[in-house]
Formats: sequence, C-alpha cells, structure tokens
Amino acid sequence: MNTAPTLDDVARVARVSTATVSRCLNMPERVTDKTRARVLSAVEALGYTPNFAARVMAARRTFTIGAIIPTMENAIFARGLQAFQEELHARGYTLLVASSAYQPELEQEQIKALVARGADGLLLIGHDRDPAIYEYLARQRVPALAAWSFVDDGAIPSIGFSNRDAMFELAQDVLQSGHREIAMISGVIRGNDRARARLEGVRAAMTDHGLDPAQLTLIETPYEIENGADAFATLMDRQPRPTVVLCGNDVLAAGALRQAHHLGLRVPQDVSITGFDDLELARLVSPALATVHVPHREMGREAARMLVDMVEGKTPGTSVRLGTTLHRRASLGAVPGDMPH
Amino acid sequence: MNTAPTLDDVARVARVSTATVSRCLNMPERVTDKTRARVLSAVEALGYTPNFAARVMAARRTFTIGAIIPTMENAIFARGLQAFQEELHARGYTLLVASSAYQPELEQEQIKALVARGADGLLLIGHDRDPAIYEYLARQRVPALAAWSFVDDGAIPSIGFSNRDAMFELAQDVLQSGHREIAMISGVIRGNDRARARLEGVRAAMTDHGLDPAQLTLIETPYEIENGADAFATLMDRQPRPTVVLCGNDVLAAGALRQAHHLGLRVPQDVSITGFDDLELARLVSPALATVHVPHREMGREAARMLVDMVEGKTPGTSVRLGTTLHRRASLGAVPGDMPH
DNA sequence: AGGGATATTGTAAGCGCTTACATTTATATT
DNA sequence: AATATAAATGTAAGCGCTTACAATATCCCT
Repeated sequence: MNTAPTLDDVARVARVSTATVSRCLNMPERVTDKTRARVLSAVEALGYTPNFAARVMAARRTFTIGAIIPTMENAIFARGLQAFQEELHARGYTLLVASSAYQPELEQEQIKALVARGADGLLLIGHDRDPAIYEYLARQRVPALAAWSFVDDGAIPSIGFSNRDAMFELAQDVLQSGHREIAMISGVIRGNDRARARLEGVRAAMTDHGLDPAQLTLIETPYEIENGADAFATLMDRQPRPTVVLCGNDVLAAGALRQAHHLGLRVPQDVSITGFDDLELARLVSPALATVHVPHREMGREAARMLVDMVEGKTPGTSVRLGTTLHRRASLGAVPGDMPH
Repeated sequence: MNTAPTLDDVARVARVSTATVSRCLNMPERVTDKTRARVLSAVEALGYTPNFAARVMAARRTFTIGAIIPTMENAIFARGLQAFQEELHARGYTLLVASSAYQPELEQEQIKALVARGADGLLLIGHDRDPAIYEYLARQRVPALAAWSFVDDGAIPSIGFSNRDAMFELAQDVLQSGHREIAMISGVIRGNDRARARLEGVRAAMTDHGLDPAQLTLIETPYEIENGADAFATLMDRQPRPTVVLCGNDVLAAGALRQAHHLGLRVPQDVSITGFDDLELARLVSPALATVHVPHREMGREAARMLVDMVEGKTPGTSVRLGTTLHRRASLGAVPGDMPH
C-alpha cells in the first residue's frame, strides 16, 4: 500500500459511486442497509479515514472549535477548559487548544493559525486585544466568544464574571477587618484586562474607605510562583511593612505564602495573604488561601453552549455574567498588633 | 463583502496569476521585488488569509504537530508540553493539543481527529494502546513519538525515562530507611504503562529487600487530589497501619498530605508520604514532598526536535532515555517509633 | 546585435471530498 | 396493471490552493 486510501478507493471496492460512500458516512439514514453494510465493510477492509482537509474544503464546516489560552503552565484555565471540552464533545465538536504565553502578538498568530485551520468558532480569554483582530474574525465569519471576563459591550460577547467587582468585594473585606497598609502583587497588565480590572477593584475599595489609591504598593509580575515569592520578599522590606498582600491570583499567592514561611513570618499573625481563582492549590497550602471563588466549570460549560449556538447560527451571542463568591480562609486575618475588641 | 477573499481575488487585484500569488507567499525569493510588493499590497488591501484546508490539500503538508495528553486538569504535562511547544514554534510548526481524559477510547478518537486534520506528526504519552492504532498511524504515514516513558522496542520511538527504575530507586531509599509497612496509592493502571511501571518499581524494591510484594497494600485511583485524600484515609484505617505511603504522583501525594493534616497526623513523624514528578506543587505544600524529579522541559524540547526530524524524513526516530533524580524532602522520614542508632 | 542561459510568470491539472441535480429503482394508490 | 410519489443512487461541478510544465522576459556573452 503506497498511500492512504481515498473515497474513490472505497467506492470502487464497494461498487457504488463516491456520492453514496459520502452519504454512508455523513447521512447514514439516507442509504439502504444493504449498501451501507457493503460500504462500511469496504471502509473497514481498506482502513479508510476521511481526509479532513478535503472534507472541510468541500463542506466548509469542520466541527472543531479552537481555544487560545494564555498559558497551560499552571492550572488557571484547566478546569474551565476541561468543562468546555466535555460540553463540546457532547455536542459533536472537537476542541483544539493553543497557548499564547500571555503575549498579544503570539495570540494573534495563534488566532490566525486556528482560523486558517478551519475552526468553526473561537474561545478567547478576556477582551483586551488589537481591534484589527476582531475585524479579521468578522471578515472571516468566525464567531468568537470571550471568557474569564464579563463585558457587555465588547467587540465579541463574553461569558464570565466581573473581575473588578470580585476583587472589590475581597478588598472591602480586607479593609473592613482593619488593614490599612495594603500591598498588591498583580499579574502583568498589558494585554490582560482581567489583571487590570482586579487592580481597579482594589483601588476602588480603597477610595471607598477614604484611602488614596495612589498609596497602594504595587508590584506587577507574570503569574508564576517564583515571581510571587520574589515580589513578596521585596514587599516585606518596605517601610511601613504591609499588613496584607493581595495577590492577583492564587499562583502568585502561593509563591508569596511560601516566601512568608521562608522568611519566618507567620500567616496570618504577622501578615495576611489573599489570592484569586480558588484553584485546587488554594486549599492545598497551609494556611489555606482566602480567595475569590470563580465558577470555572460552569463558565466552561456555558461558553461551549453559547459558542456552538453561535456557530450554528442560532444566536449572534449574548453576554452572560456569572457570580463569584468570597472564600474566607485562614490566610487572611486581623491586623497584626490590633487588640481584639 | 460577502465572503473571505481567495487567492483568485488577490491575483485579480494584483493583476498576476494565482501561481505568482502563491509563490509570493511561499517562496518570496522566486518573485521580483516589484510584483511581490504589488501582490502583498493586494493581500493587505483585501485582508486575505490563505485557506488552510485548501493549502493542506494541495501541498499535503500542514506544519502542525498534534499532541494528545491524558489530562489538562493538573500540571503533570504542562511544563513539558510548554517546552515542546516552544521548540516547535522555533522550528516553524504549530502545536495543537487534545486531551484524552485517561480514556483509551477517547484517545483513539483524538488521534484520528488530529490525523484527519492533517497533523504532520503526533506526540503521545506512553506506549500502552491498542496495536491497531499503531497500524493506523503507519498506514496514514504519520510519524508518532511517545514521551513520559522510555521503551526501546516499542511500536514507536520514545523520549522519556524509566518509570520503573525511578520508582525503584525511591522505594529502595524508603526501605533502606527502615520502613516495612508500606502502602501505595497508584494511578489507574489500565492504559497507563507509566503507572504500571511505577508499581512494578515498588514491588521490585520490596523483593530486593526480602519482602513479599504481594504484601503491598495498594489502592488504585485516578490522579486527583480528592482521590489521594480518600485513599489515604482508607489506608490509615488499616491494621497494621502503614508507616509510609508511596504515591503514584505528586497530585495524589498532595491529597494524601492534606488528609494527613486533616486527620491530625504529623508528616513525617507519624507517617511518611512520597510523590512522583516533582511538580511545583511538591515544594508548595508543607512539609515539602519527597519525590522523583523528572526533566520535563528537557523531555519536551528533545521530543520536539526528534519529532520534527521524523516528520521531515531525517530520521525514522530513535528512543532517548533521560535520567531522573531523587529529591529527598521533609515528607519522608524515619520509621515512627524507631530509636535513632 | 544576436543567441543561449537564466530568471520570472502563466496555464492548467489535480488534491479528496460534498452536494445540487439528474436518473433509476422501489413503494403506494387507484 | 398503470400511474404517481418517494427513496436511493449516480453524475459532475466545484471548494481554494500548489506545482509541473510551458511560455516569456531578462541578462550576459562574444
């Protein structure tokens, strides 16, 4: 055998036309049981698999959905993506994932790669990107949906939550428990509206409590454990020393926490630390991380449903806002030195 | 604009033939600067992107590599895959990832999906699968490479390490420190040669120390934190109680460790726990996990190089064995109650 | 300036499939 | 049994690109 068998080969072996073979494979009910059996056994005998590129070209549908996530390195998107994939599978679609490493340029490249490969629809994370890419998607007629973020007037519909409000709520909680020396370790803002919104949430809460948001001690660093640890060490050298460190996500918080142990600081007696996302990690470290719980699985599932409906032309897509909940855990405590009332 | 522009449109606007446009895009040096400029500006003006399916069909190459990993839910494959992707990108290939959820049937489906979508080569995890799928790959002429496992006479070449030897070494260490009541929480064996090999490693070490491997208390469960926790609780109810619990990977170990805290057991004073993989998680929990360090990044990088060479016909592929190293950390201690010598 | 070598461009034949439309065959109706 | 209808199958025209081969244009010699 010199090359993979084609539809023609199957047709010849089964002694039917190529159209019939095609129907057998795509609309089996439109074909007699007898011929179907004949065709299928020919398929079997030859070990035939359809050539996807040819099929795509002829049918102009691929039943594949692409997702571009900023990173696979940590678990931030894992759970949501898993749910997304499960729901897609249930609806007969295949998921292909690419990673942008948090680089807007790479993301553009990946979007084009996925579109060029015929993705029927695209899941993107957040909204922050060059408008040109939205024009491109519109022109290519590829529906896209943003997740992990909610914006009701974006270029594309979104399924997510308000990062700002969620962080605002957490920061409120922190401020209400008396903390005034606040520091934040944020993810990189460029190209990341979620990170930016979380920062804004903190600032808004400060304003709300009569504090000057410009006073916020801020370190911006990529979402990695080591970076969280390094940033935390830097913060602990500042005077006055922060009594609480709000982290842009659980990964940074885990790094901060590890560093605290390393520095011999007790959490939360000496300093409080909070996270965001409620990854599994948050309950694994000790003390467990106070954090914002995000409905990852629900978000993934809903996104799959919406995107498939968009692809199938049932809706132009509407934005859905999901809620988040505060999870108060041991890493957040009272202000050190404060007397209990 | 009613539909995406095609090569024909570009050719018309640039007043050249389609062949010339194609050359401009694929072998720019074979075209005059002047015509190239004309073509490129037409491309720009129309917002043209090549139709990948058509290109694939005509050229019979996609420059995409597929990877099917058992799970994206936890970080087991994340780091290696990231390195794999980086190296591929450097060589001009795009990576598409699919997940099999540790289900052999789903894996087959995904392999076919990726092949049908024109993947030039495939990265698979481990060796344990229906031989029919290897025949399929051979017939479709799609080179495949196995990673996270080393077998020098497998159906496809592999880049990895010996899970058996690595676990053997760890178990030896455990036995040498005096433990005799040993339990293991293993991942699911079916379709997972890595898990099986790790179990064998433990048994071999027991035999080596004059113990009956049949005495090993074993729980087999999917790689999830909750499962590790549940299994650990079960094990702690056994009589005699194990003095050490070897876990199939760090995820299970993290669950076990959390459960130990929950049960009020001190690690390692009351019971020792070990992991496998040396995920970031291993150093995040306290006490830090004694585990086997796997050269994930190196493995990913090497796999990318080898697979690309295979795809480009430079080699039929040769297996490469990488080493692992034992990382002794605080979660592994002496046998409870033992007097120091 | 003429002739061959070389670089550039054009022509057109597929790549393997789907699907509108045409044709044949089976089934129902009177 | 003859006709109307419906079901099954076949025919053939693309889908948008690459590339072998043919046709031109350009260049370098003598």
